[in-house]
Amino acid sequence: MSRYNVKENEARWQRAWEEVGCFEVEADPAREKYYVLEMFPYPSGRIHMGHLRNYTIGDVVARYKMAQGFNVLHPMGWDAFGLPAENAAMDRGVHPAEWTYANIDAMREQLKTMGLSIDWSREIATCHPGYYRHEQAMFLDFVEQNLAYRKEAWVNWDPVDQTVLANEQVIDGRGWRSGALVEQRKLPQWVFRITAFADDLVDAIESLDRWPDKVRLMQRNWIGRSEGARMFFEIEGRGERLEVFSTRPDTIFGASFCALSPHHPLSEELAERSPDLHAFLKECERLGTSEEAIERAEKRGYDTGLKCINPINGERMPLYIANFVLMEYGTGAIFGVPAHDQRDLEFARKYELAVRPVVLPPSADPASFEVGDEAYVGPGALFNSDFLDGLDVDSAKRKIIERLETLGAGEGTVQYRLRDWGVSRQRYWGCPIPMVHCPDCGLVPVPKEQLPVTLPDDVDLSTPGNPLERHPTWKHTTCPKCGTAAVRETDTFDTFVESSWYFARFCSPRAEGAMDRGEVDYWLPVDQYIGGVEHAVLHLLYARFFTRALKQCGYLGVDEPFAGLFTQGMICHETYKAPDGKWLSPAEVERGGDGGLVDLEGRAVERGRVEKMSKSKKNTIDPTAIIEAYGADTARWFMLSDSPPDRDMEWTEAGVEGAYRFVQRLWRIVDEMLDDLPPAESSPPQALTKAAMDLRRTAHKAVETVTGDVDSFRFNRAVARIYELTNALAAFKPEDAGDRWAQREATEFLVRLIAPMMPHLAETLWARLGHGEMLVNHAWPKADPTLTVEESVTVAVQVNGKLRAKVELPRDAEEAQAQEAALAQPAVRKALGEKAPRKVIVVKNRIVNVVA
RNA sequence: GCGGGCGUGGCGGAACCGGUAGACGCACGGGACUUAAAAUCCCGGUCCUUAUGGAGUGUGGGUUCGAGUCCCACCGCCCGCACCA
Repeated sequence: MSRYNVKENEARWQRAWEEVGCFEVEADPAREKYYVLEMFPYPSGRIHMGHLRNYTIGDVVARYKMAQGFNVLHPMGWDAFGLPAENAAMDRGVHPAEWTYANIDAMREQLKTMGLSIDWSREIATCHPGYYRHEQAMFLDFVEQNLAYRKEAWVNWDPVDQTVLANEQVIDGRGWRSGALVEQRKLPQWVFRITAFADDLVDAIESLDRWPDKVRLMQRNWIGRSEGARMFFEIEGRGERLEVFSTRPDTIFGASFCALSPHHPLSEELAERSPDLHAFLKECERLGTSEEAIERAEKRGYDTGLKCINPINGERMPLYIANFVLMEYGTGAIFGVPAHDQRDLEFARKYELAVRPVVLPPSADPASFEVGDEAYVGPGALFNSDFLDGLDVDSAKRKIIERLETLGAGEGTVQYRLRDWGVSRQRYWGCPIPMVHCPDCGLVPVPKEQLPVTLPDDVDLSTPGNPLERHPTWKHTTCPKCGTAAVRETDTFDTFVESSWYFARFCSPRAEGAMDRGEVDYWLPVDQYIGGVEHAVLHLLYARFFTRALKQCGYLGVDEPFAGLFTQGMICHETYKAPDGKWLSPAEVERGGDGGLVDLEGRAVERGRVEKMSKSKKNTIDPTAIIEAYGADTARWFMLSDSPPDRDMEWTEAGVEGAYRFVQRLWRIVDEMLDDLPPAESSPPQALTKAAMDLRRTAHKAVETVTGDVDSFRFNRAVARIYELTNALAAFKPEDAGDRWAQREATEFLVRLIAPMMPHLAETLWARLGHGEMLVNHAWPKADPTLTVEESVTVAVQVNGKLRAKVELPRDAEEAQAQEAALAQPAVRKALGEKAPRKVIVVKNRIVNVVA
């Protein structure tokens, strides 16, 4: 029996596609475009399973849309600046540029073995001056538009990476990359004014209807827009007013205390004269932001002894310093309304402060309503609130803000959790910030015609800190304005800056300017963006900001970069532990004689949980080894089988082998029928046998369902449908010419349906079926709607909701006919016994339920 | 603590809008072919029960002629945020 030669065929088609250049595209206003983009990889040197899944999904979409006639842009590039290159330089003495470009070459080769429909003529690397020069120009435009500025700021300092991190990059008080505890330092920083678009960024989430709800919610929470009021409380005996922010100004009559953040300037001032308070502040700090501490977080406060005056009713109330008030949000001071805020309530109970309800739940009695252990945060009518009495919460908010404004005691305002994006990094391998510090003129932008400011090649990376800062000559220059000696900015950009606009550069990757307006107008936005959910906040938010900023500067015309977003799940694998407790890689484990697992020396191995692939647990699989052993089609097919693409999937050897068997099986099925098939493009015979009609129906139905499944990213279901068609085809035994014609039709459908998923096998089979032109240029199959409906249907018959029989009925049979057939069933009569049916429910083509 | 999601055979998962639960695959068992093995092909399989029949989608209630699907409460797991005033 002959077998499909995977290696030979995969290489052959990859060459053939490249020769005709079928994935190289041009803008064509006469055709509808479709832009498919997977998140571009960091060139670490090797692709991993996450890449394999990401690019398989993207390739299915790209090839499918191509078959549907779209002009498909599907580019690839490299997110090439970043720390690992500098680490490699330190560890191995290789230059970051050399290391990076070598990695790019290696990974390009690996990706090419996957058989992706990439337009490689558009390849870009962000570390190339031809790329980052435009980023520098954008920055200068941003500065001009007041979208980038410099400020002295407390920053998160990563002592291991020796760099600044954005708030978004600090996770649990640790650097997102190094994991080191982050310190607070004050540094001059370049900052992007992302908050200028805060409103629009949050409002436009509504329009991103092809994004996962989960990601939209995460973005909304991250921006954290809240409407409320700022108001001023006099502090008795001091000539100053305390500024407080609240989202519930309507509850002001229920206020029974005010509280400051431990980091509030007033707290710090008071602490100077009070050792007790000083100790309390220290204690709050020690509580820190660690998860464990917050879990035990008990509301605690320190009574300053000072009194504040409620600006609305003149009431005196105590001023506390409380551990649950954040300096970073609002004004760092609150007024507490225990009846309507859970934290305030817990605080009030502890310090025996008044709990006075001012919002009455809909059907509650004002005379008896009390708040117990739970604050009331729902809707209702105001009471105990003077001029607000009787109003609903929203009206009360409006009215109290009005009053505050006429009294000059406050105003309505909007607060965001989002803060501006600090982009300065004290790094070598990043894009230089094109600014000059002149002793006479101050900060002077590098004129655009002098761009790019390139990195020096000769750097010393042997010690931590910024190599550009200590380079002997690089930073010394002359002021572009006055010509006197000056120094360059030695900070480089956060690498999230490069990935904030690369999707736009792909539209015209070799353009003189950053982007050709005609090209970006044609191609943008990205129709389908695909990547890991780990970028749900940072990267996607930055790219959305950048797109708005670039629009404001006239680069492009869209607001949103990604019209559709799909986030894939992670790849998991079993873990293995040796007797000594060390993790073992799958390659170090084999099946022992008694069915258990043993290591290479024959010692028993403990089978661990299925976990996300990670180097630390040693449960990674190298995708290139899989492609080498089974071929790209097998790897792709298994990636798409079984698990829905947005969920985590488990990678198993048995699963890969199953996929490989399917590849061989398909080839064999086609191979065995080849000799007897009618020629390609034969016209259909006059009459077909029932068996042939059934096969046709199965095939057309498969086209219909697979199309729907691919459209909605349900690849696992599409795979199941394809298996069904394959099984039907394998079971089909043709007896006449008509049968063989139907067999060819079904086979060709099958081959075309698998084409986006297993493109090499599909091309091979297509050619063997006698077609001269490559399948890659072929349209997606179309189902004949008259063939996708069955002539007869199986209808379930229930008695009192229990299944008793099944009857075969013509499609769309009349109710009376269905009822009659159902009642005639022996099993139904038996179940009814003596009783006469009280009622019969008939749902066409589905069910008959007899109620006794 | 808040917000979101999920819970279906040995496993991954199907099940459109409330209408035959378990498609399809993996693993497993049996058989055919083979000197033998691999490969391949055929058959089987939620559980209890003797066929009949009964139970069954995390648990307990409810709505309905009918619930994996809707509602309420609870249990468990996962993700996000970190007291956001």
